[in-house]
Amino acid sequence: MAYKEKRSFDDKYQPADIEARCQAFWDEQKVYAYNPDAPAEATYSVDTPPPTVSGSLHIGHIMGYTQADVKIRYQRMCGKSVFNPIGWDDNGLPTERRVQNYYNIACNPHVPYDKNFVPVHVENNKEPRKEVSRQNFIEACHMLTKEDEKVFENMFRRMGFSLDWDIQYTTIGKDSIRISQASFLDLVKKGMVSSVEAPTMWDVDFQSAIAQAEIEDREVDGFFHDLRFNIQGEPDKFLTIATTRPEFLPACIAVVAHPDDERYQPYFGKTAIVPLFNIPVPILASEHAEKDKGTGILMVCTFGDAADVAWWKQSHLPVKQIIGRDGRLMPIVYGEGAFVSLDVPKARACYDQIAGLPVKKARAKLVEMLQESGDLLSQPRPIKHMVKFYEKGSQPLEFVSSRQWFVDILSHKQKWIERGQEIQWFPPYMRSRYEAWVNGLNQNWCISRQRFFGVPFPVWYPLDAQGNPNYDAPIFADEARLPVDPTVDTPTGYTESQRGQPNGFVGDTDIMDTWATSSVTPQIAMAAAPKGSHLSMPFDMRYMGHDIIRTWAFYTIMKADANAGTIPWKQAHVNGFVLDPDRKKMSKSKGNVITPIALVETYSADGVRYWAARNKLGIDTLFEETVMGQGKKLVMKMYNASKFVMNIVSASPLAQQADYVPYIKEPLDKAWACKLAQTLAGATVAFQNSDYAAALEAVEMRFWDFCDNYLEIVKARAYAGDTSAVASLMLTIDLFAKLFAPFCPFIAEEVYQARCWANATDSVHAQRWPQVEEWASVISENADLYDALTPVVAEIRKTKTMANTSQKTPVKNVRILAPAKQIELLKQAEQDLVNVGSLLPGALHYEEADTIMADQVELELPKKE
RNA sequence: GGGUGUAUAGCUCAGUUGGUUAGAGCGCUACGUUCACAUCGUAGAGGUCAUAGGUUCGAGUCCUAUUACACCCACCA
Repeated sequence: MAYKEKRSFDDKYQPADIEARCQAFWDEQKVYAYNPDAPAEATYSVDTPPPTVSGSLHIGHIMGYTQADVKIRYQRMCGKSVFNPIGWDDNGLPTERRVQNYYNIACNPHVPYDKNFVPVHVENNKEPRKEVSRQNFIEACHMLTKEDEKVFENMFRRMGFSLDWDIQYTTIGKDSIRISQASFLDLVKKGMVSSVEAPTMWDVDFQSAIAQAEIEDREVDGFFHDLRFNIQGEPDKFLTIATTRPEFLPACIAVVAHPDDERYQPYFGKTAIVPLFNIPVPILASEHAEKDKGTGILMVCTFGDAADVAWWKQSHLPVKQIIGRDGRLMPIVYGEGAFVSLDVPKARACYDQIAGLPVKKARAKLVEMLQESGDLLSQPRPIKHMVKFYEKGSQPLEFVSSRQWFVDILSHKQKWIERGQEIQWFPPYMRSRYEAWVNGLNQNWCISRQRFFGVPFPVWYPLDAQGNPNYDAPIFADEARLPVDPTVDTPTGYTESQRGQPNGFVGDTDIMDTWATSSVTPQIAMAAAPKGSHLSMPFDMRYMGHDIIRTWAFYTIMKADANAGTIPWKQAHVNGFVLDPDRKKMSKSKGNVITPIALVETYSADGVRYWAARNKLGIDTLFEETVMGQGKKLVMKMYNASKFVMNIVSASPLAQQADYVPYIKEPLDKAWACKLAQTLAGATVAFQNSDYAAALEAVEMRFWDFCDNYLEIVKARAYAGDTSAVASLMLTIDLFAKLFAPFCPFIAEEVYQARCWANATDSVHAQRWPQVEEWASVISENADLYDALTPVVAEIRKTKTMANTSQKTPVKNVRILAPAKQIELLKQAEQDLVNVGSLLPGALHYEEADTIMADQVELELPKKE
């Protein structure tokens, strides 16, 4: 059914009705469908950011997607076949965490699968979490992500994002797994991936390794503890060592001071004794110690922080790992292995009191013990210090030695920076941020996570005769077999019965970092495209928030280069954040998140889009509802002005005339046509510079000018049936419908479809961006007429306002001062001036002058009663 | 400490390659309309363009320094 039959344009403006109508119409017409037959040069390909569906849908999404959608809609109107897929990021830790809370369950890989288990949402999960099998847990993840995706889809449709809903993918889908695994195997083949046993940043809650990009620093309260370290052979001397983490005493491997520090020079080479545990450790000189920090001398432990790790690596000292994967102190038997002590029974007695405790409790207990023994030299001094956290975690990260898969990114940093330079960044300074991040990388990319819901590594390990895995001889899957799940699938050359048996095999149980999948979204999107598409990397554009330059942007650029030897996209659009009125970033925990749906209901989708499109790319913007109100007013005005024009046009015989342009003959109408051409040119240039905000401003200004001035001026003539005025109004409405289409697609469609002079069946969004050639024949060289007339009208209005009288008050006299040429022009629109100003016969006088102005305005004021 | 931005009316923001009395919307005040307009229109008040220097005939616009704020990174004994 055609759009037009479903509606009547006599109603009041009803945004919800318009929005529903448009959505149905666009779906039916497949307005945003990608045409796979389009050649590459006529295609505009977008690497859409797949939203994390387990997260909250907030106003920031709306802004970012709208800003991109405006630009994408412009490209479509320029005749491009737009490839605008939609993906859902549903794998990884955020989903697991949400599933755990939502259903109050936890994954325990040792629990057997229960095929009758149905997860149920638990409102107040006070009960302990029910432990379920890995497979049950993954099924629950799939279930919930499907629901979450619907929430996003509804909102995105409501906002009118011109996504192709037939091209969807999920980051946990089969293709995503296959492509991620293939990318991994390709990097293996290229020698860029290795499995390494090393101290890794570890989240004790999630019990998984974490990559550098996922870390954030948080300021936390802590205490400095001044501890007494005796010196072997010098009973009357001791060292004062300040530490915030006394629980690491049993893991101390050395004490270091700066080589130039005269206070400690006499002790270098001697041995310090760790209190309580009586561990002999060397006193060493090291550049990384700072003289004026703390007491200038510090203890090195395995591993208190990243500096400890770095120092340990070049020290050849043994590891004393005391923190377990669960964040508790591991059971250590003092006196065995690296854990030497001068007083083994005492060390054991001390350690027994803290073994098994979580880090914080162990710290408190040790402080107590140190106080009793007199090794705590002063009261703990409170300080605030920065501690590394997993960005989604709540406990400080620990360094835990474990085997992980690493991608070598450090040896190619320069290459990634150069690739970044091949990409056009909007705004351009975002490239500096990218380069700063790449330059600052100091760890290779740890891509393995000890979690469940994600892409498995296509890897098995052979077991030796004792049943121990040989990690140095991993068995990689053949690419043809992908996707594989090594915990289910059997490696080539083995039988399933050999799983876990001596001389058999075992599957890698880790999953990949979610970015290992997100970094191949162009490839995944291409796999989701119809067969025979002419798509290839680089895509035309990717858009994203500036917070993920370090993750999504970097990893995608890196993978595109490593896997495919290209850049992933030609342009990177980086949008800013939405800040609350106190200039704080909106976040769920602060309770300042605004729900987009309420805003759409209040201001209409077009109104909210208007707000988003007014904000420039890359700039963090204050959440400002009054701007949405402005948008709503604009849209409502568009509706009412169009309605008014259509009433006029429908009374004219010209309504049947599709080719109305030749009827535009009056000089003022031609001058107006010229103003329209100027606006179109300005908006087009702005769009070409990706400055959609400037394009909107130009269109909006001209539209208000139309309503306030031109429409008022020609109203009377148009009412009288003058075909030039009617045709000019038809042109104006046609044009504004298209000019507003990228910004406010709903009202644009409504107006376009409702035109009484055209039986539109195609969507306005399938139309070409206007070309000035369409009405070039009526553009006069005397465009100045419009600019000359409006100040005269303004002066008359001002006089009436000052006289506190109605604008309909008749004018007895008005003198227009202008250059001779302008007077000639103005005379051509004399009747319009008489109409709009309510001039009495003979009121108009002209006088030559250098500039245009009107004065001596005399009104025929109504007699006062 | 390093990097990247930002600083223009009470609020949110425009100000293109330096060029005459610095703009818009919202808010405020006054008046007028209510037969396109759950309104709309017209006008008014309100800014030493963060500060200090400099370049120039001329600087909100270019240069230098300073200050404040935001984000990223480093430091984290």
